[in-house]
Order: sequence, then structure tokens, then C-alpha cells
Amino acid sequence: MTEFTSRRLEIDALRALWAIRHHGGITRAAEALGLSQSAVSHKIKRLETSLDCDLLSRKPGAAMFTAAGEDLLDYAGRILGLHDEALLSLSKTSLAGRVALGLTEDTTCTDLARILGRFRRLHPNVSVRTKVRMSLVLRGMLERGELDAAIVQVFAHEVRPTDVVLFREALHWVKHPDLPLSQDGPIPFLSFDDECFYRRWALDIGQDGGVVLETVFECASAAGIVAAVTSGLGVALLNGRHLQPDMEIIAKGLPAPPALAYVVRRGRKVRNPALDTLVAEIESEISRYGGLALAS
Amino acid sequence: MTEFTSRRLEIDALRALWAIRHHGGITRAAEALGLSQSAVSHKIKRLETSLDCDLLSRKPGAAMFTAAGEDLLDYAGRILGLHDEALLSLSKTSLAGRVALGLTEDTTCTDLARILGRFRRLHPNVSVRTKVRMSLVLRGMLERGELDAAIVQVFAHEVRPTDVVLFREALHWVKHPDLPLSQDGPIPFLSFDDECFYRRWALDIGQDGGVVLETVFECASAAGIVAAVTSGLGVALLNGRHLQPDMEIIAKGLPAPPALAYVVRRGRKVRNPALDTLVAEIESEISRYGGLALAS
DNA sequence: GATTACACATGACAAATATCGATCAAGGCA
DNA sequence: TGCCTTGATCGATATTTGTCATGTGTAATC
Repeated sequence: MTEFTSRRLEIDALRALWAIRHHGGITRAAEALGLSQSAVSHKIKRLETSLDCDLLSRKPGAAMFTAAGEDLLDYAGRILGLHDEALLSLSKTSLAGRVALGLTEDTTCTDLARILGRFRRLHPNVSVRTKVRMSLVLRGMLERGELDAAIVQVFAHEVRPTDVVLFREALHWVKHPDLPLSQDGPIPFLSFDDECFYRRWALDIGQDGGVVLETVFECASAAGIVAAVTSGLGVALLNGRHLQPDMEIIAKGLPAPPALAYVVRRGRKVRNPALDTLVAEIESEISRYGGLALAS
Repeated sequence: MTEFTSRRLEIDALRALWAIRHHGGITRAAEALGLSQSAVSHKIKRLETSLDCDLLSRKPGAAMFTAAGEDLLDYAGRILGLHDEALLSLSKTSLAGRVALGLTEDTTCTDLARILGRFRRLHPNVSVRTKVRMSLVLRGMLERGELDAAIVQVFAHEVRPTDVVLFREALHWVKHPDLPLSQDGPIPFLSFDDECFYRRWALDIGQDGGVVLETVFECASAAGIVAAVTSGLGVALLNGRHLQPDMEIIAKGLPAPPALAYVVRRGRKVRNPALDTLVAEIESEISRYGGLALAS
């Protein structure tokens, strides 16, 4: 009979497992969950003992999860989804209204999609309209009242008290190791398109520091920039996610790039209960996992 | 921040909620779960505190669950389904083979349907073929090796050590209050059809006790018998589930009806790992909830 | 209207279990 | 090699969870 009490999956343990996958490691997961590393380690251990099988491989080089771990991870995702939806549904208040939401392309394939889907399900009377644009464009639309809120990239020092920070990110100057940087001549710059707001920073600051950047390549997608960097076309500003092994971070000679943050920024509209709820759900998800996970 | 740790649904608590619905009350649920009544009461209380809303109405006469309770119950069912499936999937052993299973009509709409569905999903390489027949027929098929196992109704004293008891049931002689029972003449008997094994008991025992039963009505479905009893056509043998307010249980004048049990009875086949697993899953479900629930 | 039976709530306490901080072991990397 | 990061482990607390004993409210019975 004790067999059955021991064979029970704790919600918290499943969430820990999930966080380990999301954050790539026990220590980081613990941090995100607001627990100590040993607590998370123990949680997984208990889970493994109660299931009598290994979930993490603990072998360096190999994948982090065993087959059983991956298997359980799949169930964990579904169980947690239902669990969180159950929690929300108990506090729902038959919401109705409209929400016009702006997103950057980067964030569409993160947890946000999941949250938005759930929000639709829980509040069928709220019409959510989303627009995907670049951060600068979204900010303009916010200003003009065309959006109720948007998820935009901003400089870390520009984060407003009313913004909800999803995650922070560092920018790096990168180049291919083989590309020499001459001190005098203009530096070849690989740039996102015109509306990319840190491209503007690069061109402005560049002038202050006496460094001259010459845009030799312009591409709207990160993939294009990455390809251009690895083929040695020039230097670029990339965030940590896009760093590749064959890229070299330029430590000196260029002004230190600013830190970035992805935030939920609200428009000027006075009252919008549906938006309040949506933002609250995003916030809750963030504090539960210590930030949103990016698509891997 | 502590708000989020407190807002967490324990699997055990959800199972308790589910058991309360299944067994119709905290005390019975506690018994089924192998816990004390106060433990279950506490569990629900904690759940309510953490959710900050009432789940059980505690008002006599009213429904047992509040709206929020019903809401959560729905999620609980789905979460527990996933949870249990996750547990099973981790111990699955890529089963293959064939199982020929017999069922009585009564049991098709119980938890068994759910268990069979899950079994199919978890073991797609096992072909499960089910046949719905009356208990006596199923027993014959078991004898002849046409079935690997069957869920049949048997007299409680005929339960074999190898049988897995799903639940037990009492039979009652019932009649309409207005129907007089003459001591001398034959008693009008409302019977299931010929293959109903306790109809045979009724006719046999009837003769021993000097009581003469005359079958005045024959119908394969319980609903038909119920209708016949309430219209005063005669007496019948019915199980507790089919008792109605306007029926009178006949305490004397007729031999005490035997107790019944629904059991999983296996056929003679030597080895069948797929069947072993299926029976094990049914057993596990039983001990988890203290018996299978009937359709309400 | 007292009484009994029943189902549930509640409080105190004991046992189990989770968490933390500190420490330890192992691998990756300069 | 020595440093640094990551995760395992240990002992000490803190929290959770169950049980027992008891209290409360409701209905049925005399």
C-alpha cells in the first residue's frame, strides 16, 4: 500500500525538472525557482527514487536527460500546463474586452505563445489582436495609442518602473577570428535593418568614440547577421543567444555595448481589465520560473 | 513571492477531491484512500486556503461541491489522468501481444473504459479485443479458452483466490409497496433473461424453501426490471444500485439473497504479459481508490 | 424535546519530509 | 597543475502532513 503513496509525482518536482530543461542545469534552475541548488538536486533525486529510474544522465558530454527523463518531461509539460490553467481558471472573472498586443519576432516563439493561447482559452470573450513588428515600430504604435501593450526590446537603462521585465540580455561586439580590425579605417558593420534600435546606437556612439562604422551589410533577420559574421564580412552587435563557437567577442577598441531588456510596456489607455489580467499572468509566469524561456 | 509557492495544487489533494466525488463524501473517500477522515478533511481545507475559495459547500441539501469545486474537479480529473499515465509510461516495457477481454454490460460504463483507453494508448502494439456478454456466457467463454480474462459477476462465496475483486454488491428482493405477497400461491417473479446466473439461483433456491416463483416477466436490461417492479408487476432480485425510493425491500418470506462480487477472472492461458500488465493496472487503480467507481 | 447517529470540522501533537548552508568530489579549462 | 563551475551529500532546522481526540451541526427516532 505504501507503494502508491511513494509513486506520486509532486507538482513542484515536475516544475523543477521543467526548469532544469529550460535553464539548462540544476544550479540555474534553482536560481530561477528561488530555491537553493541542493533543494533542486534533492527534488530530482526524490523523483528518481520514487520512480526507481534515472532522469538526469549526469554524464558530461551526453545529453542532460535520460530517455526516461525526456519522457517524463513531456508529461510534466502537459501536467503543469493543466495545473497552471486550473489555478488561473479559479481566479478568472469572466473577462471581456479587447487587447491589442505588439510583439517582436524574437518573442513569438517563446513561452509567450503558450501564455497567449491559454489566455484565449480562459477568456474567450476577450479578443486578443497581436501585431509582430520591430521594437522601434512597436514603441511608435504604443505612443500613438494603436496598441494597448507591447513586448519590446529596450536598453536596460531605459526600463521604466511600469515596465515588466521578461529577461535581460547582453549585447556583444563580435567578429570572425580571421577578420583583422584596422585601427584607422572604417570598421565594416553588419547591421539589422533601419528600424533596429541598437543599430542606431551603434552608429551614434560610434561617432562619439571616434570610431567610424561603415554599414556593409543589412539584414532583418538574426540568422543573416550570424552568417555574415561567420563568413568574416565584418563586425556585428549580437546578443548572447546568437553567439557561436567560431565567433570572437571584441573586448576592446569599440565602446562597450549597452545591456538590453525585453519588457512588457503598456500604452497610455486608462483602464483595461483584460490587459491587466494578461500582464498579471505573464508576470506570474515570470516569477514562477524566474524569467521567460526563449525557444531553444 | 510566497504567493506562488502557496498557489500549488497537490496531486494528493486533487485525488482526495476526486475521491470525494466518486464516493460521495469525505468519510467514504478517506476510507477508500486509506486515510483517516480528518486527514482528508484537512487536505481539502488546505486546498481551499491555498486557493482562497470554497470547494465544498457544506450546506445540507445543496450540492456537495461549489461551482469552483466542480470547476477544479474537472481539471483534477484531467491532471490525475495525465499524472497516472505518466507513472505508467515510465514503467512500460514496450508490450506487444493480444488480449481478449470479456465485459458485462454493467461494467462498460465504469472506470474500466478509461483504463482500457489508457492501456491502448500506452501499449499500441497490444491488440485488445473486448466482448460484452452476460456473466454466465463469459464464464463459458473463459472455460473454452475463447477469452484471456473477463470481468464477471459471481456469488461472493464463489470468488477464487486468483480473482481480482472490483467491488462487492448486495442483492435484494424488492417489490412495489402495494403488491401483496400471498403465502400460498406462486410469487410473480420479474427476471433477467435466461442467462442471468442469479435468476437460476432464484429458481433453484426458491424450490428448496418451499416458495414457488413464477416468472411473469423477462427482460435483459435492468431498466426494464426496475420499471416492472415499480409498476407492481411482481418481485425481483436487484442490486443496491438499482434501488428506488418507491421500492420495498422484502425482508422475510423469501430466502436471503446471496452477495455478489464483480471480479476480473483470468482464463487458463499459461503466459500473457500484456494481460498481466492490464490486470496489474486495474488492480493498481482499485487500490488507489479503494474500488472501482460505477457510472453514476 | 431529548437522544442517538452520522458526517464533518478543529486543535494538539508526532512523524515524515523539505529546505538550507556548508562541504565535498569531479570535470573542464587556462 | 590550480582554478572554477556544477552537482552530490550531510547535518540542522522548518515545514508539512497525518492521527487521535474532541467539538459542532443536522437529521432521524423515541
